[in-house]
This record gives sequence, structure tokens and C-alpha cells, in this order.
Amino acid sequence: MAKEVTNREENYSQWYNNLVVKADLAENSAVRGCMVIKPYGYAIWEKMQDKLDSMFKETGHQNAYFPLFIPKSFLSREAEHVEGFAKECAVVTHHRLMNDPNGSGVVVDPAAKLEEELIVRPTSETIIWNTYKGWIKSWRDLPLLINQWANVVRWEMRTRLFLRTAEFLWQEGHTAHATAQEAIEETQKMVEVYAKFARETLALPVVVGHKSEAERFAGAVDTLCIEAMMQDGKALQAGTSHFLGQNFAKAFDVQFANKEGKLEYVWATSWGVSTRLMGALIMAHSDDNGLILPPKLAPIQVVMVPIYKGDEQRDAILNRMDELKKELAALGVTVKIDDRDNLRPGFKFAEWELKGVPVRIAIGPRDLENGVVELARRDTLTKESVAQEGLAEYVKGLMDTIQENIYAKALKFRDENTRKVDSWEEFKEEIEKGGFLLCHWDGTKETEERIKEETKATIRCIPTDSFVIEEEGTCIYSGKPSKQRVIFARAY
RNA sequence: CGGGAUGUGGCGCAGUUGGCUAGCGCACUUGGUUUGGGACCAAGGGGUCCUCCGUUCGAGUCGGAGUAUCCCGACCA
Repeated sequence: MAKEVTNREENYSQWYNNLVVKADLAENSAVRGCMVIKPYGYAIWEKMQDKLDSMFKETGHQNAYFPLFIPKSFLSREAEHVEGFAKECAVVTHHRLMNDPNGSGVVVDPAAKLEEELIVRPTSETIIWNTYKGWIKSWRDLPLLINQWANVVRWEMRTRLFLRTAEFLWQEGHTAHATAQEAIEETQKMVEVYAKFARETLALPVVVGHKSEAERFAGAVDTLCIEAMMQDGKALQAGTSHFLGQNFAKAFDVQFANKEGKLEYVWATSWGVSTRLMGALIMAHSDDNGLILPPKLAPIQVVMVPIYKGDEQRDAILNRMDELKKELAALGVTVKIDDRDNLRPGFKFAEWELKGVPVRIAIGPRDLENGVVELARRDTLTKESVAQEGLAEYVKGLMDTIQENIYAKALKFRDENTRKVDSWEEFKEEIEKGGFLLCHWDGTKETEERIKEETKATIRCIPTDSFVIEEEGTCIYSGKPSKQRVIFARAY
């Protein structure tokens, strides 16, 4: 345990990997590109799930579950969709093993070849729309608002814990509507749900916007997204919401009888966020001492560390801690008392800081005598002496303060690293410094592609809030006219 | 899939021009002393040195092939 997290400035990705492992969130598995999420990491993910799930329910959605396997023919029904995912699909070709006739273990039984190969879902649009065909007959069946919590597989070349793994956990919403307008509204509604969740729960100041054509989801008419900025100045796409038009309805022949009795194709949306949010959370807030968790996501919100000499002091302090824990629990604050006897306080302090626990309370014999505790905040690394009387209420309030402070700090960082750039020379210089660059763009794929080739920067989004800057200007690359600034950045 | 690097107890590493019983730090176990910012002492347990083939009296060390992981590209939520 003794080794600290490495320095952020020196090597950001090493710092990140180190932190994920040391804070006990996840580790690489024996399977290439796949990750084991450890209990502490999973507890944070569960908190995200709970919050999101209740937000989905509030907006009228229901959960369901669809198969892991997708027949190959389904995937190829929508041309752009299959093209987008073809290069990263895991394929099941056989359904049985047998003993190797040469006596060396087991081999695939050639006789068990599947008639049609199965794709391990990289996303579920196809299997879901194939199913919806049977569910939707009339305008009375609409809207159909369904979400699924699932795992998906995308065989990526290079993987990173949480940010890009071959298998990941996510939720994917798939809705069907009678009109384009209603589907577009759903797309917007859900990206707003994500933005609210990111801001209020993850303490992540995200920008909402549209993807450019080049960055759009394979098979979508329009993709909305939330984009966040990490502490190294790179952008991270934290969630997407797609207006799919009638593309999938046509590919899977999903029609409904409208009020006039005429058949129409339905309008679709899909939207998702993944365990990548864990990566966003870690990279946006943590420091060289370890993780910094917003109180709303911390599996342990308060850790209590006793400081004592001998059993008598130990018992007295632990008893007092139990009482304080009950008071805090009554106000909904999650408390852990670290009563391990084989470790010294200093070690415990460092360890809980590494794990990002928002508040630490230490009680020693002196504090017990004076009726106070030593309270340390993870976000500011400050310590203060607080009376035991009324401690629970104080800590309860502090949870909100810390939540807001973490958000404010991230927002300040983002704003300090966001700037307008008006010339190509300046752009090439500024992009090296990281951050968001607000620039005029002529709206063409070609220009975006050239800029990407020359600088590795992509259009993160065409913002619809936070930075809506509608003004006439000229494209930084082509010099052609532009009506609005877009966000350029290097991204994960 | 291109370019580079690395595989030695759980983790991090050392191991010289081939040489005898493969070592160190951390972690782990037991006992004791400790405990207000990462404790100390003592005694222990744990290794087919990535795999296969080759060279050699002798290979962790040299050669070849394979394989895995990491980093940089291309691809991506």
C-alpha cells in the first residue's frame, strides 16, 4: 500500500492508471482488454445507476432486457450502422467444444459450427428494433419508452481502465415515437437528463451540444452529447443521445397504423452512458493524494479514525464514535469507523484520502475530553476542530458544501481552459496547450477532417448551452463564412 | 494492424563477461512493543525466472520461434 499515486503533471495516463488500481476501483483482468471492477469501484457505479435509473423512471421510461447475441444479418440491415461497428465486433461461430483428438486439451468442435454467426452486441439497436416490430402495431402503442442496463463488447485496439475497455457496462435507452417532433424532443430531453446528472451528481460541468456529421453515431440523423474537460485539458464524451429518424424503423420494417388508419414508419431515439463516467469522475476531480469523490457518489461519506493508547482509551473512543455514527446515519450520512488495530492513524489517513472519502473525523483522548473532533475535508485538504454537539447536522450540511465546491473547482478549471481562437496559426499553437477552443468552422466534413489530420483536434460539439455563441465569422481553416463557434479539442 | 519496450514470489525491482543454494524492498503470517500524518523488532511462509526449441559440462543470463503486457500511432463511448 505504501506507494502513493504518481504526479499528475509528469505523466497523466500513468497517474490515472495508478490511481484506479491503488484506490481499489478496478484492475486489468486476465482477458485482453477487459476489466475487473472491484467492490469499491462497483459501489460508486451502483450509485450512478440508482440515480440515473430514478431519473429515467421520472421521465416515463421502463426497464427491459434484450439478448447479448445478435444474428449477423440483423447488424447488416442498417448500412451505416454496420459500417460503424464492423471493425470491433466479437463473433460467435461455434457452440461446442470437444476433446482434442491429439490429446492436448479441448478444441472447438468443427461439427458445432453455427448456421449463422452471432455477434456479441456492440450496442443493441438492431436486436431491439427487430423486437419492436412485433410490439408496435398502432398509434396507441406509442410512444414506447424503454431502457436497458447491460454489458456490451467492442473489440478496441487499445484499452484503458474505465475509459475504453473491450467489455463495458452501460444503459441504453431505445424509444419509438409517432412523430419526428416527438422523437427530437425525447432526444433533447434525455441529453438534458444526462447533463443534469453530470452536473448535480458527478459534479462535472458538461457542455451540451450537437455532434458534427463526422462524429455522429453510426445510423443516427443527429447526435446530441455532453462533453467534459479532464484535468489534462483533453475532452471526454460523457454521454450521447441520438435522433435516429426512421432509419431503424425502415431497416426493420416497424410501422404503425395512425389515427387515420394509414401505415407510417415510427421515429426512433437511442441514448446511453457507460462506465466511462467512472473515468470522467476520476480524471476530472482527483489530485496527487488520490481520488476525490463528490459526496453524492461516495460509498463512504465519512470515515472515523480513532487515536488511542491502550484498550481503555480505544473502547471509550469507539463507543463515542458509535453514538456519533448513529446520529449521522439518522440524517442519511454513510459512516465507516476504521477500528483496525494493526494500522496507525497516519496510514489510515493516507489510505482514505487515496479512496476519496469526502470527510474524515479523527477522535483522540484530548478530543474526547474537550467534546470535539478533528474534521478533515478531502476536497480542500483542510482540518478543523468541531464540537461533537451538533456534529451530525454540521456534517450533513458540509456534504452539500463539498459537492458544490468540487463542481465549482471543475467549472473554474474548464472556464480557465476555454478560449476563443480566430486564426489558424493561433489554433495550432493553442491546441498544444489543451482545453476547449471556441472557433468558427465552415460546417464541412472536409475542413474538420483536415484539422484533425493536422492537429489531432476534433469538433467536440456544436454547443447548445454553456457556450452558445451565435455570431458571424469566418472559418479558422478555410476562411469561409460561419454562423457559430464550435468547440475544438483533443479528446479521449 | 505498424513502431518501440518489457516479461524473475501478490506488487515494484536487482541479478556483471553464462557458474554453484536466485536475491532485495513492499505486502502476507505469528509474537511483542507501538498508535495526534504512511511504526519498529524478531521469527516465518511463498518462485516450473512467460512458453517451447536450440547452444553448452552448466542457461534467469546466449540464439531462434511463439506468446502476453505496456507505451507511441491508426480506430473508438
